[in-house]
Amino acid sequence: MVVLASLGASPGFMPELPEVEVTRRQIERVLVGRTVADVRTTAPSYFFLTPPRELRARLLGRRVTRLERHGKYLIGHLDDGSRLLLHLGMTGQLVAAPAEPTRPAPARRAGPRSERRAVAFVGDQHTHLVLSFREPGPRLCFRDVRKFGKVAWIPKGAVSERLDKLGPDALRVTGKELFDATRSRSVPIKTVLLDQSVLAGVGNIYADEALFVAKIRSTRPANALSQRESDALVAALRKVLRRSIATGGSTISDFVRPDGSDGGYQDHHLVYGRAGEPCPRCGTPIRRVVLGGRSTHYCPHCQK
DNA sequence: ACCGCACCCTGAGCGC
DNA sequence: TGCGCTCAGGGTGCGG
Repeated sequence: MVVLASLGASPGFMPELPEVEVTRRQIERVLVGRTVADVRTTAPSYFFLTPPRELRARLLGRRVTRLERHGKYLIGHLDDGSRLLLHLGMTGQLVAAPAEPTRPAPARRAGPRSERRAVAFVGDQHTHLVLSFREPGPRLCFRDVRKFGKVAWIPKGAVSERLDKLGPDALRVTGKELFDATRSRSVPIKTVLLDQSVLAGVGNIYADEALFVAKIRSTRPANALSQRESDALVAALRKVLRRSIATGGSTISDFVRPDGSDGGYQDHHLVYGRAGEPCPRCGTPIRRVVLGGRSTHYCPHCQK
C-alpha cells in the first residue's frame, strides 16, 4: 500500500496554511465517502479536546461527507451533521496507512510500563488516532510527536468556539479587512499576521516571508501601515501561500524516502531560517530578532 | 488593547 | 560512552 500523504516530522516542519491544505487534498481522497468502522486512540490527554472514549462513540458508523479547511484547521463533515475538527499543531501529520495492521513497534527502552500500556493500538507511540473504515482502503493515522495537535468532535448545529474565533482564511482575506483590523493595533504588524482572529492560517514562517516580499519591516506598528501597504501585504501573502501549496505537493510526492523534510519547501524560504545569509534581493545579511517570543527574520535594507 | 509568561511535549544538543 | 540537564518551537490562554 502506498503512503498517500505524509509530511516530514523534522523540527523544521511546521504546518501552516499551505501544509494543511496539501494534507487536506491528499487526505480528502482517503476520507470522503467512507464509513468509520473503528477508532483507536492513545490515552486521554491535552491532545483530545473530546475525550477518546466519547470520540470513539461519536465517530463509529459515521460517514465522512466532506473535508474542509479553514486556516490551519481541518474540518471533517459527518453524515449526521456533526463535525470532526483536526489541528496539526507543530508536528502533526495525517497519514494514510495500509489497511492491514503492520507489525508492532519495537518495545521502547524508555518510559514507565504504564505509559506504554496506554498505547492501545499497533503503531508507533506518536500515533494518537487511527480511523479504520468499512470500505476497503487505507486507514487514517494522526501522528504527532510533540502532541501540540488537537482533535475535537462538534455536535450537529453546535458552535465551535475555536472555529468561531477565526478570522477569514488567509487566502481570502482582503487588503481592506487587514487595513481595518490594524487601525487600533500598535503592535508589530507581524503580531497581527499571526493573530488567527484577524486572519487564519499564517504562522511564523509565512509571516516572515510575506513581509519580506511586501518589503515591510516586521516590527512596524500595525496601525502605521497604509491602505496601499495592506493591499501589498495581502497580495504577498497570497503569492507566498499559493506557491508553497504548489511546492508542498512536490514535497509530498518526494516523500518516498524517510527524510521528508528534504522535500524542498524550505529551499523556497527567502528569509526564514536564513539569519546572516545575504538577502536574495540586495545582499544585505538577513537579521534575526525575537518578536513576541518568536524568531523573526528580515532584511534591514529592503524592509522599511 | 497589549504584554509577558506558562503550558503542552519531545528530541536535540549540551556539559560533565 | 552515556547520563542528565536545558531549551526550542507554535498556538493558546492566563494574569497583570
